Amino acid sequence: MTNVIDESGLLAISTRLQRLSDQLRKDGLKIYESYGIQFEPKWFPVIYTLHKKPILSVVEIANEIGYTHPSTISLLKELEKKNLIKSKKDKDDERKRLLYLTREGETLVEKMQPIWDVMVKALEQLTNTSNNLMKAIDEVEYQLKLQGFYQRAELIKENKSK
Amino acid sequence: MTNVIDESGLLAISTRLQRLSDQLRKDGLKIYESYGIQFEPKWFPVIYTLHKKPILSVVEIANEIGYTHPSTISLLKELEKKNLIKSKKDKDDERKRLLYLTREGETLVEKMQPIWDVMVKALEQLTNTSNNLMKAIDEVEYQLKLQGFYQRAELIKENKSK
DNA sequence: TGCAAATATGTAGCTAACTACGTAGTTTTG
DNA sequence: CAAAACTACGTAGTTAGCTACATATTTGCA
Repeated sequence: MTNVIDESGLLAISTRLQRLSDQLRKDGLKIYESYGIQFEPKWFPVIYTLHKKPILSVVEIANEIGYTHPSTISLLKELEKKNLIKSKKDKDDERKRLLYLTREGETLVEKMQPIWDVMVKALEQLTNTSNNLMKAIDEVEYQLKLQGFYQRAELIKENKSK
Repeated sequence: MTNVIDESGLLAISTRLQRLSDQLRKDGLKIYESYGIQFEPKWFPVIYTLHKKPILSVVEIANEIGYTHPSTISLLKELEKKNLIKSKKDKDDERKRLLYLTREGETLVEKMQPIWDVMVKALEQLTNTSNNLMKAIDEVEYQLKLQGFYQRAELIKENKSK
């Protein structure tokens, strides 16, 4: 806590969250590199999802990973270019494009499993402090689902004006 | 926890952090709007810093808010365009540009104080769960300072190979 | 059953941060 | 005291998400 911003606390929380996210992503990339694997952390959600649920449409993937479908499409394009995934038309619904891991994609997942183990261990070290970051995120997301930040602010504003 | 990604836990933590950050920023903007104030959450760090430390150079601001200087410069440009801040050359060091709040900027800060109070209260509601998010961030950043994510992964890797 | 509404995908362009690089002053040092 | 190294600032271009809009199927209901 050497600077004004950290002292301003909650008001800069969005900034702090983003900074932490960037830092972890950058090191994530370096870790893959150190294993000689060319894999970007942002691809993880798609690859992992298709590993767990082998055939999904674009929108299904988007929902699983919690991104919008345009963001998902751009990830899918990169992964198709890398030959890690492929797609085929859904015969029952001509609108849908069904995605699945290629043989190459499956092989890569197998190679990454031990790396993921290491990452999880390192992240456990980092986050298993007296306030667990992952649990805190879960809890805040749950609170947000109950009532959003904006709605809460509106209610507090109204109460004050009485 | 309805989808594959949330279940993958720590590996998608960077994604989760960013999403939460975006969500809070978007609602932040709406809250300012609901008070009829045209202020973007991303400007907060600069404005707040200049309010607390009235005259700072570009790089000093960047350090205070924890951004790179190019990012800071683009924020400064927006704020100068809004007439919330101004700059003058440092007479002792011709390289430096010293920034400060304009009268208009100071007035806006005064107007925003009650909004910030409301925001802090709403954020306290949201984050004061059994694992406090802000404290968790502090703790993880402290852990990262002791030893980064990459270094930790390297050590775990080496131990395994023995 | 045919048309309106909904759903699935795609494209274009925005945003808020970043890195890499260049230039101009300042400081240090041989 | 001049050259080298450093510091401050700025610009250009990248990235990883987003929203808004467009098009093509499919579904549902009057």
